[in-house]
Amino acid sequence: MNIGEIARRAGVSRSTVSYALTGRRPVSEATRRRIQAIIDELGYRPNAAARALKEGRTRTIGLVVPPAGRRLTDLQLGFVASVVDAAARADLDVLLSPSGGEHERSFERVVTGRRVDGVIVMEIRLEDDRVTRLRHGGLPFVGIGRTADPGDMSWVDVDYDTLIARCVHHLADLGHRHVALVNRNADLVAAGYGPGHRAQEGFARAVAERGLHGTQVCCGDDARSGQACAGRLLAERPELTAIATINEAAVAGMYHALSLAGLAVPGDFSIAGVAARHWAESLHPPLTAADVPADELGAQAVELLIQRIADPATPHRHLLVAPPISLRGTTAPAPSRR
Amino acid sequence: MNIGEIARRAGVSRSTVSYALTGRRPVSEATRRRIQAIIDELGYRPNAAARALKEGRTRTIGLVVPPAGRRLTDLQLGFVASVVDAAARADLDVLLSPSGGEHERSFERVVTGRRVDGVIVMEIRLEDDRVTRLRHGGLPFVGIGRTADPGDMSWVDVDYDTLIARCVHHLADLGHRHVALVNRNADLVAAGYGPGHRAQEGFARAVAERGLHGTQVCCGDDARSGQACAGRLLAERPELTAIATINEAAVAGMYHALSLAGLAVPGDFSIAGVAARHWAESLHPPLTAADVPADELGAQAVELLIQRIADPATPHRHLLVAPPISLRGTTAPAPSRR
DNA sequence: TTGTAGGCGTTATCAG
DNA sequence: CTGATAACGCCTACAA
Repeated sequence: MNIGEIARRAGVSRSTVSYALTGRRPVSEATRRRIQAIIDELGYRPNAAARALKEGRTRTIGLVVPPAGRRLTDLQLGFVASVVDAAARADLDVLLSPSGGEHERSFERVVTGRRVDGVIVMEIRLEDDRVTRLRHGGLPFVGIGRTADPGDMSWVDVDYDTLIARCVHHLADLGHRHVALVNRNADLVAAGYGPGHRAQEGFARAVAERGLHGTQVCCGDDARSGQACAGRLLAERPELTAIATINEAAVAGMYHALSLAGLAVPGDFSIAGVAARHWAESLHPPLTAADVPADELGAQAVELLIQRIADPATPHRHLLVAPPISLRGTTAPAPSRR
Repeated sequence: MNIGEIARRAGVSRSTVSYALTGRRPVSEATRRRIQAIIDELGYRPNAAARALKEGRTRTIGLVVPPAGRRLTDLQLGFVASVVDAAARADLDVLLSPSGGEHERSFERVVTGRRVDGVIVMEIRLEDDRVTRLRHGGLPFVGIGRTADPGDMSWVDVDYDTLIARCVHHLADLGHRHVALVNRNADLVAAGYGPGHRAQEGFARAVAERGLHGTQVCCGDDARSGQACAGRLLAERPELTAIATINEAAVAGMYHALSLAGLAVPGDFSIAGVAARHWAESLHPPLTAADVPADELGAQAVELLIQRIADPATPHRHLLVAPPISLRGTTAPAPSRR
């Protein structure tokens, strides 16, 4: 079923059918109707590959996600959902590409085979060779996250540095003197995962400014690891009264470890962090946290990408968000003694 | 950068370059090497659209997911991850299409514009018009889930009927007489969501066989709703001592409601269900549940789809799994009295 | 208002 | 072993 077949049945030329479809040139009402009737009857749709070949664009964007083997956090899932949603609103399709590990070929195909008009890359590292390759390949792209030298790329990101610093200040204001930062998993941080490092910096800075005693640990991205990690912290640092964290998936486990240790949240121990709102609210108790607006960030990333595709020469744009901390009751004045 | 350019620089014809690339006809080692060197130097990759147009296939499969607005459960996320993974292993790309609601156009584009060679559809309803349209359009597809009359389509599915019945029998064996089924959200079940209905059937049958008192309720797919739902159940049915559920996302909330009511799990109250293993294990306490092998199901769905694409006339195949219930300690003998 | 013709980048058929 | 050439289905000057 192609445009020629429609033209034949309608008794017109292929170009007339094409123009009737795109409206880029006037077509008499009568023939337009006749053509439309046949199209409806046969359920014809233009072949996407042929159109892409002719127009030089695919009306598809790539979304490079962390390798499927590793579980996506609730926040990452939020990004995926909002990107797909925003793309659909702009009549763009989304091609998923797991990157890293064994999936080099997938990334290579998507990026270099002109399968997409542009790419959104998630979970950007401080030094990220996917970014290097995209730059080299000349394909428009936008990061959710940014590299160490983010001047010459477009991105949207969460200001983990500022947010974790704010958490620490908040805890310090409440009288906490011994606080810990629970980071994402060690492999990720070691690989140069931006939020992990920027959270460390913000934490160190705020701890220094307020003259606190700070500890930093990495922790697997799940409840189990959270429990083990918090248990270890409590054992090694009995003077600890508060945790700041960017590891939303581990928080439920931390709660559990605390309750096993006989510590009430927030009476005996405070926790504050950065998380997806949905997740923060569904925890028991709901977590005091800076709520990352994943919807907005995803939509903005698509917006930025659409602009770069339309005009690759346009200056790079950035969006760094630092949403306020929503108090939900997991922070309270430090206990007078333990 | 196209095949002609490579040919020009290598001093050969385009067809020779093409054959050197595909290996579909012998090429002398010398010229093959020369061509390859130039390809490597220029970073050439064949244009996917041109290839798709010529070959009549896109090397891409569509994955139709529930609308992005609604949150995916951990299990659904597992399906997405395993499908993407299995597709990447087969050198297939995955085009994501949110279906339902405002995203009709996306589904239509993917299905009818020859953008993909085949489709995997998630969250199939007993009567599902996406299935109807796919059938009508003649595009190969595989369901994760099945319709009410699943004979003439290929699918992989979880046997919720059997699994929930097993949960009930397990609870009955432990002496429970009053049990409730906590289903997925009411909208979904009302829309004919297969697992919801099949769970109801299995529950009703097992309850009847064992002469138990059963109740069924729907419950939003999140911890909050789980808490509200379990709270309501306990208030209205104080004689209740056990819950069977397919709503993994609500379980944490149920735990909370039970603990608020002063009921210990499993001492005073038992829960058993169907869930992703990862999720069941990360709950506190870990949930006794039939562990759905999302990885296997996703991989099998891709496998089935690849076969259907290769030969659309091949008979339909089905995979219905009923994994054993893993005892993790949320079920115990019914309390002698309450 | 409509038709003709050329080309997007590949692959495959037919010659050599 | 290699080259020329014709499609694949669509869009869009250029003509009429």
